[in-house]
Amino acid sequence: MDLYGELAWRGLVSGETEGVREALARGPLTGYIGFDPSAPSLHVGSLLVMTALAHMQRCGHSPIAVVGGGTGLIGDPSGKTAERQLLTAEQVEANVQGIRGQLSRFLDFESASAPARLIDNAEWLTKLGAIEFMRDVGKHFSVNAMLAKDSVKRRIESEEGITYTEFSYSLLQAYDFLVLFDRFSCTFQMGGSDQWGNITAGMDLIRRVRGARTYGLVLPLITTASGTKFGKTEAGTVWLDPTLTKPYEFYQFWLNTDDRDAPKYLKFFTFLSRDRIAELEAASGREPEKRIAQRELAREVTRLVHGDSAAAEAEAAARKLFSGDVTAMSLQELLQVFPNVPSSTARYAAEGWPVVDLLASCGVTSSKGEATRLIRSGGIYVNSRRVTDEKERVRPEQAIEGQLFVVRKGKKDNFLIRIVPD
RNA sequence: GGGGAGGUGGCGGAGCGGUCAAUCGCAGCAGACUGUAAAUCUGCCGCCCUAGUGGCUACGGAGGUUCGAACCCUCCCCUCCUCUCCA
Repeated sequence: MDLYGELAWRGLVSGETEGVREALARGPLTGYIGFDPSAPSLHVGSLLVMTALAHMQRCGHSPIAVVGGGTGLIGDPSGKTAERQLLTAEQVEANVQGIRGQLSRFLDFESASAPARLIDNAEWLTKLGAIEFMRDVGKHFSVNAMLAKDSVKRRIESEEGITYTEFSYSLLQAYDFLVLFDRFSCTFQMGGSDQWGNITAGMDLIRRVRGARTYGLVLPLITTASGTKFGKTEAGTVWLDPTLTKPYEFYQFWLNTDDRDAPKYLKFFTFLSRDRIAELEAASGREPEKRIAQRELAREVTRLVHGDSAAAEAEAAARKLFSGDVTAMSLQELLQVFPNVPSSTARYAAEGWPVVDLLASCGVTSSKGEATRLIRSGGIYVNSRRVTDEKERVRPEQAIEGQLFVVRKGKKDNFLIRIVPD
């Protein structure tokens, strides 16, 4: 299938420049997407853009993932000392490495026909001098035109205004596109819908200095049916890095998707076929309580990001922990699940631990006060038994096979606490 | 640089000498109902404890006035608006 058609039925086309469809149909081309390395890991929000890159490659085009090691350095100009900038450069470098690993699951860097590439724009941006930049890039931009861009116009009309740095940021990204055009004949750029202005700026630059036509396509902003931010849980951002967000938590995030969002997310984040998704949607409509679409979504996305075995383990862990009575499970079963689930340890104490202390010190709650509150409102379970008295003690003999507690907070957050010798 | 406005809990935004750990809205958490969904309703939503007309830390920072300050004074830091003229 051609890329445009693929993206279109999935609802991934939020905006496109003229001729994109035809250009993509005409034959393989090289396209790129930029990633911001400001965090040590990408998060589920970045997934949409990652799948877009993967679709590109699947449809025979060569994808380039550009990590913004250069643009990232000027992205946040507020109050940075020279020293911090150096640190930031190192961090960015580390982040780039992490991101490469995450992207590699989605891209094939070894493909003979359409190999993927990962490049850091610091490679050329940090070498670009101000004078050179102004002469070679700046002179091709009309401030009048820049001011007319929605993103800029909105900021200029707003209370906060816009700084010179931010105003000129799009020129740097435009320059990226030019560099990629020169080096790899890259003629296509995708990005989130917020990237529209930056993408067209690059296209304009290439047209002016090389006389070539290029194309852009932007993806929609992900929304949730209930109007909350996509990609956040109680614990914060849902990261792709398994040490930051355990595969089990990752799986749970997707499993808890709103019914109304599930079909949309299946199209966005999985590579399942149109028929398969329609089937899942229909099944969900018939028996929503079975959460068929959510289960498939969670399984697929966890597989894509963490691999088959991690996904299977996460799924198994979820099934076990939500099966009802965890005390019916053997220690061995629970220990299998252990590395996947948020967990902690408690030093053995013959006399036990006050529940509130245990909850706070193991990180189930952020303070004793919160633990007390949760118990009072009936939201804490130890080994499937609701704790009703905040003064209660949890005793080691209550542990499963003397070693493990399964603490549940609310309806869906499980923690494992293992007793270790004093 | 001159002039103006302002910095309060995750965010927005009240408060303008005591009854303020701070109205309210959003977000968040829990409970009920369910399907580990949504909506709705209820409760909670700085930290500590012996859980109370308890202790501690907080309203940009540092001092000061006062029996008492988020609220008044001084200095400092930061943010935003504005600066041809007229209105």
